[in-house]
Amino acid sequence: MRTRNLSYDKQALSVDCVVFGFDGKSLKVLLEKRRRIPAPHKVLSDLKLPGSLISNTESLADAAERVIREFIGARSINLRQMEIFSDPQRVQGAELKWINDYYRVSLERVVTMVFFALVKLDEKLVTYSHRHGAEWMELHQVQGLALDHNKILMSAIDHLINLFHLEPVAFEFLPKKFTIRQLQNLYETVFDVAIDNRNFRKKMLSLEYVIPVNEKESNVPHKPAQYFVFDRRKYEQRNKRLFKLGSVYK
Amino acid sequence: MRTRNLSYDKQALSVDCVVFGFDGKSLKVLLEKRRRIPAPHKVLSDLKLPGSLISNTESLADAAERVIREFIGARSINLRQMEIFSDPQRVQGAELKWINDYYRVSLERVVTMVFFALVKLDEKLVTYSHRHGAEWMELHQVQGLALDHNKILMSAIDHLINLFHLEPVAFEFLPKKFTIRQLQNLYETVFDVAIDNRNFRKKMLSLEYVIPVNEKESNVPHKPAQYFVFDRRKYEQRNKRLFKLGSVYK
DNA sequence: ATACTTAGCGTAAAAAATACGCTAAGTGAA
DNA sequence: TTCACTTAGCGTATTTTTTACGCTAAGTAT
Repeated sequence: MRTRNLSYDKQALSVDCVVFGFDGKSLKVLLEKRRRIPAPHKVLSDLKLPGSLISNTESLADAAERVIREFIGARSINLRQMEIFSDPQRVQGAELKWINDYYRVSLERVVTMVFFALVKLDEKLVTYSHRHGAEWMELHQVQGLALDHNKILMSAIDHLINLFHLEPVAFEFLPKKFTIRQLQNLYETVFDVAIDNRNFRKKMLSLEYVIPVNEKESNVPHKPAQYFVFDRRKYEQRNKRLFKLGSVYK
Repeated sequence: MRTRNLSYDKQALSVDCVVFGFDGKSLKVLLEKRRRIPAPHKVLSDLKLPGSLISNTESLADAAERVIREFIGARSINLRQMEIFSDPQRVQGAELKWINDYYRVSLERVVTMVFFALVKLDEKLVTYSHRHGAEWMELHQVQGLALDHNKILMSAIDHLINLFHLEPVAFEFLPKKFTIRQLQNLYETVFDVAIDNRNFRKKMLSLEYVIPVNEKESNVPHKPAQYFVFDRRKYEQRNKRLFKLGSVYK
């Protein structure tokens, strides 16, 4: 069966990016302040996930990276594909007009692939993002995003939690050297539970890929904690040796 | 930053589908025999994953379902998004020409979103697929697929295994009523391990969402086994109550 | 009757997860 | 300088889960 309605000049592909950041206390997401080009539009929300139509010569991952770099600069990121949103009616009316004005095109449909990335949030990054027209907002405070970006963000949060079950993704949120406490705060935030500190510590110390380094916190108003690093090579080696049936039947 | 090279008439979006089937013994995948329209092409492989360019009015999930239905008819399926393949050079030369001839278009680039689905394989389905130009091939025997479909299939296998870790997806491969042995065979096939029958049984019986029904096998050359059903509602209820930290730190 | 196959129950040991008591080492305030 | 406060970090006991494996049950085929 061949497909009808193949007028491809009316539809385009875009990427949107959900970049989660963790600052040691809470989870935040990177939001772009939408520019109203050429003229102010009506009732559109000003905040959106960073995104862009893709050009002919770039892969979607390249496009996503281009978009993210604009707001976070050169630091290393690990991009992941998430989900594609392809409802033919997902952008319409004023939102569609904004896209057509902004990109100087005349589309009727935009399909968007969502990527996500995790970064360590620090002061330097936050100010960089501010200077480039974006901000970091705590997850619980986000509301009223443009387009269907609320829906996309909700879905991204689910994906993030799933990912924690599949991979040691926590370390992407933390500085190279981190303390057990930082790790625990992250787990508590993501899963929204309280964890017994002594058991958590015990478990982490038993993981052969979490390695203590010869360095401690300083200038903290309590006993300074040991720093650790994550050794991805050791993690992957272990995975080859181990097949845990117990973790399989869900 | 606005994107250059926005000539959208040269690029299109397609779906490709990886449909896994389990027949009680082995895992198979649905492959479509490619039709050479209008004229025979040269060195192209004859087998490919089912797929299609999408029309203006359908969502990608609708397109994927349309494609799959052609080969499996009306039975229920649970479609999942997998991964998007967007390398600008992923289809070129003779393969690109085939697409352009087959759909009567003149594209330079095709981005494809891959979906996958799991089905219970039985005689009836296999003959249906045959009559409609497709076949079911054992995973280990697959080679030399068209386009980049080998790569896509490899990736799909990884996704399948991951999915088993996240959700009770096994039941989508089995008939409504199944035996513990069938379930075990499936796990052994997917993870390529041997499982102790007694422990596996014990574990399954302990899951409150695997429910015995008042019915047994018949005409088997050994002690007939009890049938069970999967209760998705109970599974989801349980998940709300339970948060298992132990399963979290990977 | 006997061999063969898979179903299905039980018990014991090992491993992992949880609960929780206690001390250590830093800060800043009285 | 002592005391309150905070988080680090060690240990032990209990419970839960996983694994190993012996044994019987109930069918078919010869």
